Amino acid sequence: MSDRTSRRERRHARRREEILAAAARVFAAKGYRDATIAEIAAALDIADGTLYNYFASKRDLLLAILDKARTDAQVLFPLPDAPLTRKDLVSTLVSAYDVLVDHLPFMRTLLMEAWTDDTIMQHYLTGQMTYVLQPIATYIRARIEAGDFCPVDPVLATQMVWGMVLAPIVAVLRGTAPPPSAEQRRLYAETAIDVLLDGLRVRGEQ
Amino acid sequence: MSDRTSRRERRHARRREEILAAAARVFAAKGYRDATIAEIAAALDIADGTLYNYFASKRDLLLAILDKARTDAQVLFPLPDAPLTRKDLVSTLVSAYDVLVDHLPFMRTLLMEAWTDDTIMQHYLTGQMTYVLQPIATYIRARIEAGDFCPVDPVLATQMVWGMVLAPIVAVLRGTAPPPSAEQRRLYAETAIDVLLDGLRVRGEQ
Amino acid sequence: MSDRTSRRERRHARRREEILAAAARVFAAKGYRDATIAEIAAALDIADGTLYNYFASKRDLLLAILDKARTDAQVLFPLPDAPLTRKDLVSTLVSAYDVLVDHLPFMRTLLMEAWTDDTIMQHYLTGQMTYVLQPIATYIRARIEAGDFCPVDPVLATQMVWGMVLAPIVAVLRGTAPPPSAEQRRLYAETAIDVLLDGLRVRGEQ
Amino acid sequence: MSDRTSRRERRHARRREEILAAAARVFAAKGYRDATIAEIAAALDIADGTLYNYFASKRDLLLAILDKARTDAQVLFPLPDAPLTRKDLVSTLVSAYDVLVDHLPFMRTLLMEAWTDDTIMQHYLTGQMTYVLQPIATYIRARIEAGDFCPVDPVLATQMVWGMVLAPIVAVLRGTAPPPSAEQRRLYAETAIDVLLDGLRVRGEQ
DNA sequence: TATGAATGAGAGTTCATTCAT
DNA sequence: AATGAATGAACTCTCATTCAT
Repeated sequence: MSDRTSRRERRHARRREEILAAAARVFAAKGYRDATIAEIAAALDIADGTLYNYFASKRDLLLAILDKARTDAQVLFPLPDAPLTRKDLVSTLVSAYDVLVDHLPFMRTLLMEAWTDDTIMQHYLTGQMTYVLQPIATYIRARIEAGDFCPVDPVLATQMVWGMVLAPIVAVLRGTAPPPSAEQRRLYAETAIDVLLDGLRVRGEQ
Repeated sequence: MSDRTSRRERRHARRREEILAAAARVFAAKGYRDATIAEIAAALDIADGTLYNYFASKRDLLLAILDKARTDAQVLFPLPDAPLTRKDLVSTLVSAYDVLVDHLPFMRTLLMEAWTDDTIMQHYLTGQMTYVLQPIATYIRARIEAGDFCPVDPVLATQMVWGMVLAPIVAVLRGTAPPPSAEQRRLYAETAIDVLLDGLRVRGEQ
Repeated sequence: MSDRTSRRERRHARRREEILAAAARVFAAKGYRDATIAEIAAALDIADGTLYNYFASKRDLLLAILDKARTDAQVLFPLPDAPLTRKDLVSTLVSAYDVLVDHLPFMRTLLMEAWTDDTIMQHYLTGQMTYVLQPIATYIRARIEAGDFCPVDPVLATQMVWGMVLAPIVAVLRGTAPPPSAEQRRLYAETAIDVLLDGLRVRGEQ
Repeated sequence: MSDRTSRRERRHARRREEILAAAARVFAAKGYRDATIAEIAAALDIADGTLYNYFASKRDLLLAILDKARTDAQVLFPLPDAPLTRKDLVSTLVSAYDVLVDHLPFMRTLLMEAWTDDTIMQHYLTGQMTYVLQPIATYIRARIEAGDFCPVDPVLATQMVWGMVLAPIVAVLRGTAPPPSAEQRRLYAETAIDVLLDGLRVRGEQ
């Protein structure tokens, strides 16, 4: 009996995931407000009402998506301890790319809703970004104190790293460009770190 | 008579601008879809129907806002000819900041809608960004050819500049942080350019 | 002063007529409900509000049109005394055609509104039709009693005359055909009467 | 399962018909423009929104009614081949009466909208009328050529038949008189044909 | 008197949500 | 559990009417 029950539970959980994935795709494509329950149900080839056996409301569906976005990100991120080498920095960024790209509809939905809803921003996004950015900020601060780096505002510098990292995949996040290959992701990460460290100008006795 | 007419016209134009500004604020705060005509009208303390004496539809209101965002941007941007000095680059970015900050609700609305609607992106935003980014891209390409810059992909580098520039004012564009002062804007611009050129690492006997 | 006053009154009355005529045209073309005050005002090149200096409401405008339709009809109809000759019958019908065609927009508006609104039908139309049809009915009844006519229901026969008369100008009343010439009107009237009297079948020793 | 589906389908179709019938009644009584969705829904004792599960728009509802009017007419009309006897002519007209009376709200709606909208006239009505009138026109033309009939314009004569046929039931079509009994319909048809053939005047020395 | 901007009731329509089957 | 018809609140938009200028 517990067998039967747990099979049912697994089935239920699996269905929930399918619905979540489909909803994330629709939300990502049209935005939460413009997406309709009917559309999501149609994408799954189920009835509108069936959705409500898995989620209490449209808003609930959104929150589940945001939650999944956050959780998946947490699971995948390595948490490097400072101090970081260039290699560490690059691999942190590559991981961030991987997470973003592997859960694209979820991440797109999250970004979109966080843009206008500050509660969502605080609750679902800020923490995650801190995850990635904190080590970098710590690293920058340490190097400045050590005299290796110019005395810029470390918060500002960190924001700019974040900007450099996201810029090349904005089109991807918007859904108008295909996800970058593993090589491209590495290239983006390395370029961002290299620019951060040494800029574009050729070093030397010039 | 023409006096009366032109006074009326001026009054009409003024009213239109007021409505546009209020609508931009509401759209910026909630997003086009979540904003209601009733809300915009309430913000102006006029009847819902009055809006329709100035704009044919809610969509029309949006398009007028996007158009104003584009037009204002065009008017304000200097068009520097390459080659650029560091000073030119910085002042280009400062101008971009000025435009963004001075027309915040319009720019927020534009960014938001462009995110999900590619037609809007192409029509209203891509051109403007090109305006700012083209000179930078040209500059980078020229310096690479001259051997002054490392041989990075100039498109990628330009995207990253854009990312560095926008990153510090994302909270401002979202409406959760106050606009930066003139000094801050200059600091952001200089930091972005300095990082771009030389990175954070201290030169010399490193 | 009375001169000035009466000139103003004449001016006012003239304006009223112009508005009535324009409104009748618009009502005839689109129907009362689909026609808008703005449209009528535009046709006259005056402001919407100006209309309300002449008519209290849109409904009032309609009633004035209906009234004019009725009054004009009354003025123009000859009121023949029975018994009628064939010639009398024909000229009665020709007169009816003349009235309908000469006040086409007014008559179209009347017919249209009377179709759905029985109050209007009773008040503005039934009386007029009786005007034309009564003599014919009386005539038919008299001839039946005299043994000249077959013993049909005189009311039914009268209705059929009315049908025969209107049928050829339905397209005109709908506004999709040009008004018939004087010759055509006479032809219609004569044909109707001839059919009524003798039918189409050739007389003789058949 | 197909059982369940087809039951649902039948239920859906039945509901559609109910809505159509109710809408036709309301449209017939007030006219398309003056009728409201709320009114139709109230007549059915359903919510406004429910209507939209069956018809995409108010206009759609109208078009479905017009279509049904046309289709029903087509199904019921006999298609007599010329040459026609008096009996054929009469039974054609009786059929026409039957169709009109049996689908009164639909026919009323059709007539009303066709009056102002020529597209509807052409698309939904002209064809049907041709159905009834064509044989009569053909018949008249043939008899004229054979010398049996006076040389009138056959088109005009046909229009007049149509007028004679409709005249007695105009009040019915308007909804202000009850539908005629079968005997009355036959009487109307016979009277119309008799008048057409021989007129009212008693024949010579018969 | 003429104007046309302002008004707001009322229309058609959408869609998240419920619930009988 | 799955269904999808029913619901009705909420939204956009229209337009007859008013009124300050």
